[in-house]
Amino acid sequence: MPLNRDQVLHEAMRLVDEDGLDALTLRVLATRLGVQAPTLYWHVKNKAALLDGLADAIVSEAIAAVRAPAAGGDGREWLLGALGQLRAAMLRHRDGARIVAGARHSMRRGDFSEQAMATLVDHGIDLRHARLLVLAGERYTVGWVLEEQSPAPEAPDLDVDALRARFPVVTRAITEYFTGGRTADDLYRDVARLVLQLPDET
Amino acid sequence: MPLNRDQVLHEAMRLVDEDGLDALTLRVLATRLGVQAPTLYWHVKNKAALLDGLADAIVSEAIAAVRAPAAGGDGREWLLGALGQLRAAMLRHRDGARIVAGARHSMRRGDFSEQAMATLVDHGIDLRHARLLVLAGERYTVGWVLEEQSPAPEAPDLDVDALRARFPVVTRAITEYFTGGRTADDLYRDVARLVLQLPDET
DNA sequence: AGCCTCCTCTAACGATGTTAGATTTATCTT
DNA sequence: AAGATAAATCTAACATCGTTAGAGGAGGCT
Repeated sequence: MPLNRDQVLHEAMRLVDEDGLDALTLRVLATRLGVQAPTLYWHVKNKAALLDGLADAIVSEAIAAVRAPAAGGDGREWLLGALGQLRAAMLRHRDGARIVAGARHSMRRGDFSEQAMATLVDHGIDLRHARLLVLAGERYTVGWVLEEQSPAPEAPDLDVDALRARFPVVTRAITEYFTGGRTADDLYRDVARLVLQLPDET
Repeated sequence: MPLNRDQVLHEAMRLVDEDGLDALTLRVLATRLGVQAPTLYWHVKNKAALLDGLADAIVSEAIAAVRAPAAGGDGREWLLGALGQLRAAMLRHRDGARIVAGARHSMRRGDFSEQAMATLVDHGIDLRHARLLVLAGERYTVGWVLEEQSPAPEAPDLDVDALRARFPVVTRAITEYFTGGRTADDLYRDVARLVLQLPDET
């Protein structure tokens, strides 16, 4: 049974999940598939195309996880949930946001936008406002997870005191927020509610 | 007169502006400076450090361009302007958003956040809300320009009709928005106002 | 003169994406 | 069954990249 494009993508995703995006090399991917590197070019046009495939897979997970909108609810509440699923799908895979943000041609990403906008319009939100909401929510979410997944600055060259001195307001806000028992998930949701003009929960 | 770290960064920025981030190679950068590639390692620790330096330079441009907050105005109006300057600084340089988003250690970026939050707090916005606003505004802006600068999908493999069929609501919203005479700058500002909970201008 | 720091050089290593072209393996036709 | 055609994989190599090792020149200081 010869190799398959789906198997290539599946193994590429496994490799990324285990060792990160920078470890995704055509040679090691080929080795894990019991094959030589140039063989992959039969199943995939490019490395860029391979990455596009991974992005599509991640967004597809998000799309599959969004539930149908509640009958009477507000479309924006539904969008909040959908964006949460997008974030969850990216977080589920190592460097997921980098993959999605770097994809050049991702049809699935367009599908996500289309479904979101159609749902909002269906809930009575006018076309222009729906577009603004979806654009804001999507780009905010990708930008958020991009930083959320960026490796912690391994540099201990700057101690905490120096940071407190240089960024007093920011550090104070951070400690105050998290000492209230809130988590990173809460922070994402709070900002997302703000972006979507939903009432604050706290 | 020996080479200088500032000269290295300056020439690197020029190279990026002309030919894009992917063309920034230590070898061609060295050639443009009349020097051999390994020499650069005397002035810069890494290529990553070089990129961090470029990110710092871009954000510094934005910081230098933000005007002092108006006396009686709302802090959020000021933040809108500051974010606009951040976007302008990134747009001024080719792949500017990629550079800023990819920077691992950018102190200037922290400075921007600090100044923004301090200004908001100074205008009477409470600490937690200020943090949410700044986080939302920054990550939205970077995410926005990231897509704004991503090269137009050179693929003519999908014609316009296919796109209209697959994304009817999105395409309808796009054409409707821009036939009103609005520009891409307007779109950014409209969404930014929404993110910052400012009243719609239209 | 000798020494030391700053700065640049040559030479090379290992890794990566990618291409060219031969070669095997599977499928289909007659 | 035999031969032809397509599908899938192979070997070999290229160009380029970031990076390191280590030698050496230029200039000031003791």
